[in-house]
Order: sequence, then structure tokens, then C-alpha cells
Amino acid sequence: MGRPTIDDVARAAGVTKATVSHAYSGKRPISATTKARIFAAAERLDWVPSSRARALAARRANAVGVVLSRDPAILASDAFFPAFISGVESVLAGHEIALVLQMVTGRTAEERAYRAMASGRADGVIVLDLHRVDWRVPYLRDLRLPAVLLGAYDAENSFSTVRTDDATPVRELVAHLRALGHTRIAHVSGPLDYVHSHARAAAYVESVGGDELLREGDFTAGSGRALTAELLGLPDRPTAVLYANDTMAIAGYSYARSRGLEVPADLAVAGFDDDHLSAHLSPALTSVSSDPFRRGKVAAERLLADLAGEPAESVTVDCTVLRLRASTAGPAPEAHPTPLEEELS
Amino acid sequence: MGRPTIDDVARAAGVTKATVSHAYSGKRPISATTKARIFAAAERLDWVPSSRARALAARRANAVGVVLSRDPAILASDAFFPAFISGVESVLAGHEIALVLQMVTGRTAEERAYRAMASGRADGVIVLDLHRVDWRVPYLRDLRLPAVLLGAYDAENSFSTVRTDDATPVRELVAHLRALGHTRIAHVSGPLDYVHSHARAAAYVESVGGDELLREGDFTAGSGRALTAELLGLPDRPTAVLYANDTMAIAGYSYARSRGLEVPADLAVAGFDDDHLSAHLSPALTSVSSDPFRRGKVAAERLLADLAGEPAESVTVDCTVLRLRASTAGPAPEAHPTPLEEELS
DNA sequence: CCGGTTCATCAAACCGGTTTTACCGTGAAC
DNA sequence: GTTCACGGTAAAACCGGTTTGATGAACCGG
Repeated sequence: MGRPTIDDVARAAGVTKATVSHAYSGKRPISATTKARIFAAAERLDWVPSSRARALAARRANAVGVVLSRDPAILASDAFFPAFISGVESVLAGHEIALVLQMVTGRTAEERAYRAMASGRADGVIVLDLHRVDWRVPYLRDLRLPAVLLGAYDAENSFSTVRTDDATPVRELVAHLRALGHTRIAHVSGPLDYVHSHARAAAYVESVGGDELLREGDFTAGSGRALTAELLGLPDRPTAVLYANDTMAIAGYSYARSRGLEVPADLAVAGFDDDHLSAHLSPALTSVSSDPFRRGKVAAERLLADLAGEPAESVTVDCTVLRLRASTAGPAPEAHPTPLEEELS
Repeated sequence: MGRPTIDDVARAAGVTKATVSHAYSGKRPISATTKARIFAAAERLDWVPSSRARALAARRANAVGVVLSRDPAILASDAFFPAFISGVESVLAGHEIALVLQMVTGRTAEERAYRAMASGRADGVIVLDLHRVDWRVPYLRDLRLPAVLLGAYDAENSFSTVRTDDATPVRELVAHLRALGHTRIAHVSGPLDYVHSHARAAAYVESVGGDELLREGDFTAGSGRALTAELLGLPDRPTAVLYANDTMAIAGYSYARSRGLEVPADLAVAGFDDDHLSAHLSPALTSVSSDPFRRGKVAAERLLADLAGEPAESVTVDCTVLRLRASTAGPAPEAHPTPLEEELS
């Protein structure tokens, strides 16, 4: 025998299923005595309404979706994602709304995933890792799938957006390093077609007045290492490097040390995202904590508001905190330190 | 106008919706010409079958669930979870099956979450963080919800299980430390009611021949720090500590260093789970990598097999690799080193 | 040439809820 | 004393698919 249905409950309570439905939804008044009978019957039968049937009839899945197109390998070393999801869930939990997650690789798979969401798996989605020109924005519009975009999206669009000010912490970081005497400050960015990478890089370029020491990485330890090697090989090498995430920063400073440089004495290093281990490294890594939990929370709240019919809105979450730690402490090294080549050869 | 339905497609192709359904499912033969007409019509109308209706009619959600009862704060610093989920998704993606995630705190919320899954949100679930006596096992049985348990569960049960051998790496680690001359080897475990924590602790106790230096932590940095302090305060303090995860290990070794101890010269330290940053610390942290991606993959495959009607089965994933790094290198310090108190006072 | 298959399709039932419409009884209003 | 409003419940339509039973046409051996 399968699970009890609403009909079983109705029969047990001596009413029709419409009455049972109304007793729970409250969309029609039901007398207290009938209600009590119904609830008692439901309790006795251990009835749980079928979320499938409910979804079909009510035309809502009571679920929101997240489609991740990151490479699993990157995801695994990502400080942002779990905390972000926690934030999202912290809001959804209270509304009996589920989170549907889909990880994909490749544009076709991603399109398929969004169509699946639109086909009724989810009532709306949260879009991460926005590109500066993102095909998903028009695509989701065409699908008529409610969405909240994470990150400022300049092009015209009608979606709610949750922005974060990535520029200010970068500027502060540059100012901090300047104050310590650094003049050659480099930046290893994330892929520049991401809005957040681009925003950070743009703030950096604006702060230091040029892109001579800007290198485009891809958030992996490998790229952090390679680009650090490249920067340190320059004739007039930087004395400080800002990385777009902690993974690259740590790979970079690991490399620098393997080349005999001291951090921060010979090279100041700062990361981004404040991985939970960063404070425990030695020297502890200066980083920018961006409270992904809170951003997830706000994004979820915003999406629920959209779904409730409120007009789309762009909210800015002020959540970045500069964590100045030992990796950027102390004065800058001499302007022209011993060329690295000598140590290496 | 809403999205097109199967009826629209049927009308456009001049057949009934049953024919459309059969054309796609193949459960009844449909002539090639009719099929072509149907597919063309569907294409033209841009029809995507409603997953809600499909779920109701076919009595399956095409989704599997994961209910996480971890505290968000712990999740955020958890190396295991994202990689595990990636592994799960790597299997699901190919089957058009979604993952529904629910994070809860508290027993009631967790029960509610599982009932929601059983009510049709998911066809089966993967159960993480198994307790030695876990209420979820009988609960899920009562709900008749297919499940795969992650971790050996001794009590009788009819669920598929994905086991990992946690004992061997612990034994190897102890042997390694012994070989280096360590005789006072401590262990900071996870909560001992978890099967994996308990398995590790049991292997430790068996290897060292006692639980004098066993301390029960809770996987947080705070407990790692506190228990390390306690251990180092012992009259005959340990010269090596095994932690049940990297977070505690790093917190512990951070603390030891703040007390003037060198790692590994004065204290050897090993972790568990091999966080992606552990290799980059200095000294790099010895840890046990347990390939969560692969375990996720196997768990998902096992669950799909269960759902396909195959009999439940217990599989063991051999995936632990000992990563010996600098934090356990070199000979053990003197048997009775300078008491810590002198340095501290 | 006929009864029995097989193939292709249609019509209808079904999945388990929600929502709309209709109906009945009762108390208030006139 | 009829009328009207309204609270409470039943009946039925609906959501958009899947699945089953029935039907007609083509096929086939005897």
C-alpha cells in the first residue's frame, strides 16, 4: 500500500478532499469542528501531502534553483560556495522551499539545466558568476524564469540584482600598501570576463594608475603560481601582489618562498575571499572577507520577494571587510631589491 | 500565454497527446513519419515537458536529496562537502536528475526535511554524517524512502552503504610517527558519536594501545585550539597530535606555535581530509586525503542503482591516501622536553 | 478468404493535489 | 414571512503529463 492521499484523509474525516485542502490552506472558512476532525484523521493516517501533486496543481515547485557551471575541481577549493549556499538555505528553510542544485559543464548543458528549472523544477533561480556580457540574462528572460543576479550587471535587464562593492576594498588595500611604501603593486586577477573579477581589476588599475602589473589568472592555484613566477621574473619586480582569491595568493606566496623570498619582508601578499584557513597561515594572509553567507541570504530573500510579486530591485550588500594580517605587514622592501635572477641562477 | 503544453504539440502535429508521449518515451511504437511530425511541432513550439506534471504522473521526481544538519558555520569551513557534491552531480548530470539540498538545524527540522523528500521532492536520499546509532535509519525505513548511507553502519539495516576505510590511514600515520621516534601520540577526534570519527578514534586507540591522549573535539577550529592547549599542558605532553580534520589541526598548530613550539621539531601535527590549502602551509600539513569527489560519485551511482531496482549493496571505496608532509617530518623531540609551563609563565 | 496478430493511434482514466462553482442551511434584515 | 447574505461543504473542473484499454488497418499463415 502506498502513502495515504488526500482522498483517504477526506474519507476518514467524512468530508471531500476540497474541504481537506481548504482546511489546510485557509482559503475558505472551515468550521472548527470539521477542521479538528480533518487534522485528527490526517494525523492518524500520517498523511503528508504529495509535493508533486501540489506542485502541479499550484503551478509552483516551492523550490529555487542554482546552476553552477564551474569546473568541479575549482568548486572543491572554493571558499565562497558552501557559505553562500548556507546563506541561501538559511532563508529558504523557514519557507519550506527547497534548493535545487545543478552542476554543469558547457553551454549546452547549462542551457538544458536552466530549461529544466523553467520547466517546473524551480520557481526561480539565483545566477552566480555573472559575466560582463552574459548570455544567461536574455536567455532567462526568454524562459520567463524569475532570477536574481549576483553581481552588478550593467547592461539593461529587468532582474533583481544583489551587488557587492568590490572596488572599495581593493582601493583600501592599495592605499594600505602605498602607506607601507610599496610602489610596485601587482594584481593577479580572475578571468576578466567575470563582472566581479573585472570590478576588482578595474579598481586596481584605477588605484595604481595602470595595468602594467596586471595579470589575468583563473582562480586556480596553478595560475597563481605561474603568474607570480612571471611577475617576479620582471626586471623591476613588484614588491606586493594582490590576488583575486586566496587560493592563488597562497600558491603565489608559496612559490615566492620557494624562490627564497620572505613574506612580507621581500614580498607583500594579499588575497580575496578570506578562506577559513587564511588567518592560520604563517604569516597570516591579508584578505578581503566578503561574507558570502550574508550575500546568499540577501539573494534568497530578494528572490522570494520577486516570487511574491514585488517589483525587481537592485540591492547592494555592504559586506566586505579588509582583514589586514601579517602577509602585508611591515615596510616595503627597498625599491630595487636584489634581482631575483641572482638568487635563482 | 503560458508555456506550450503537450496538448498544444499534439494539436499542432495532428495527433493526441498520448501519441506525443509515446513518441518520446518509446513505450509504444510510433511510425517514423508521425514521430517526425511530432518532433517538428515540438521544436517549433519550443515545448519543454513540464517536470511537475511528469513527476506526478510518473510517480518519480527525477531528483535525489541530501539533507545536511550541519551548522552553517561548520559547513563553510568544510573541505568535504563541495567536493562530495561535485562527485554526486557528476553522476546525476548525465541522467537529467536534479539534486535537492536541504540544510537544517535540529531534529524536528531534519525530520520535516526528510518527510518533504519522501513526499515526492526526491526519489531517494544520500545520508551523510552517520551516527553510530542513527535515528534516521529506522526513520527512513518507515518513510520507505530509498537511501544510501555514507559510512559503515553496523546495526542491521537494509540500505545500501558506501564505506571508506578510515582505520588504515590512521594506523599508517601512527606507524609513521612511531618510526620517527614518537611515543606520546595524541588524537583530537571529531564527535565520537559519528561513525567516521569513532572509526578513526578506535583505530588510534588500538594503534597506540590506550585512550589516555584521546580528546573529543567537534571539528571546529575552536575545539582544536582548546584541546591542543589541554594536551600541551599535560605533565608528560604528547610530541605528536593527530587531528580528525585539517581545520582543527591548523588551529592546533597555530596555537602550539604561539606558545613557542616549532612544528614539526617540537610537535608533529597531522590532519585529516586534506584541505586544498594544507599543502601550501608552512610547514605543509600532513593529512589524509579521502577523495570526497569519488565518494560522492560512488554514492550517487549506488543510489541510482537502488532506484533502478537493483538490490541494496554495500560498497567500499578505497580512496584514502596518506599525504606525508613537513608537519610530521624529522625525528621526534626528546622524550621529556622542556615543560611548557616554563616557557609560558 | 478468413481468423488471428501486429502495428499505430485514439480516447479515457489516472496521478494527487488546488481552485472554482454550486448548493444548502441559518440567521439577520425588511 | 419572504429575502438576502454568508458560512460551510460538496461536486467537478483543472494542472499537464503517463499509462492502459480499445479500435481499426495492414499483414500473414492455413
